[in-house]
Amino acid sequence: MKRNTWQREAVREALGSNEGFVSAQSLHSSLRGTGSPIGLATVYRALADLAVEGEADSLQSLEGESLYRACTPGQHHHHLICRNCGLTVEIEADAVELWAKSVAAEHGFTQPNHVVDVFGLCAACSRTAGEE
Amino acid sequence: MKRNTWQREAVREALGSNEGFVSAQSLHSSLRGTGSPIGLATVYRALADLAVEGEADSLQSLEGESLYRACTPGQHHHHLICRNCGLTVEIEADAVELWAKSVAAEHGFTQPNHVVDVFGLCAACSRTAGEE
DNA sequence: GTACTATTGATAACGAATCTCATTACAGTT
DNA sequence: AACTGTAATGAGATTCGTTATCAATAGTAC
Repeated sequence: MKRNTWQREAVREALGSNEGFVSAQSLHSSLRGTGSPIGLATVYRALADLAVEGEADSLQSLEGESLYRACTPGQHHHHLICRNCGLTVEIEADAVELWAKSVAAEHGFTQPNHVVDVFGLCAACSRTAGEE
Repeated sequence: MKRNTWQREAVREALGSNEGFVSAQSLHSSLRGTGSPIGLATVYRALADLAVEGEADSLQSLEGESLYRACTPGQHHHHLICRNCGLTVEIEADAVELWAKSVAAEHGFTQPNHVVDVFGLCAACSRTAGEE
């Protein structure tokens, strides 16, 4: 049976209070920073669980680590992510969904999945970058 | 100045003789298997170089490792990849390019990049999977 | 051939993620 | 409220992909 622990709740809250994607490591250290004695392994486990349950999205950063973010559950969506500050916007893309399906079918592929993410500089970071 | 070594050439060839994406590690061991004394670090370096020069595509496997594949250079494209056997088809997707750009612009994002890959089971693997 | 230096490669170092296992504490039962 | 079974925790060890180190090697220009 699944149990409710303050640790899981702490991870859920920490995730929710964050605008962008965060790594398990940084989430752990920020929790530690607030005085919580939560363990690193527990953070990893909680994040993996949340991802499975659909309460969190995950993606691979360009450096290879997994990043997580609270998401609106039950709905397939993609992300527009600021390379600089991590700000993330959820985007829907029915057109892309259909495209992925048809491309797969065209080549005889079945059970299509897809990874679609857009990276860029958000308005604020674009402004900052332009000034230097 | 950049030099031509047999090591780089060996990596380029090994990449080209492969249909799907391969990891640096497996490329290294297959080269070693053919009697080449090439070092692991060199394989990593050569692959990184090829990726920068546009002669190779790279993506992150779900297990976190980087995979590489020879590609038709100078042209932006995406991939349709078999989850099971690694067979890869290069696909063009002008519609998706435009979509990514417009979505980014809509939210004030500049310098948009995107990651678009479709995973599935290729025709052959679909058949096999259906039989068991 | 000589000199310069980019490249190599064995190995150490690094870092993210997972595993181990004794301990803890949640959640039903009595 | 005490009891009990077991899911969950966490410190530390471990794994594994990748990168850094640095002395030795070997392209390339002259």
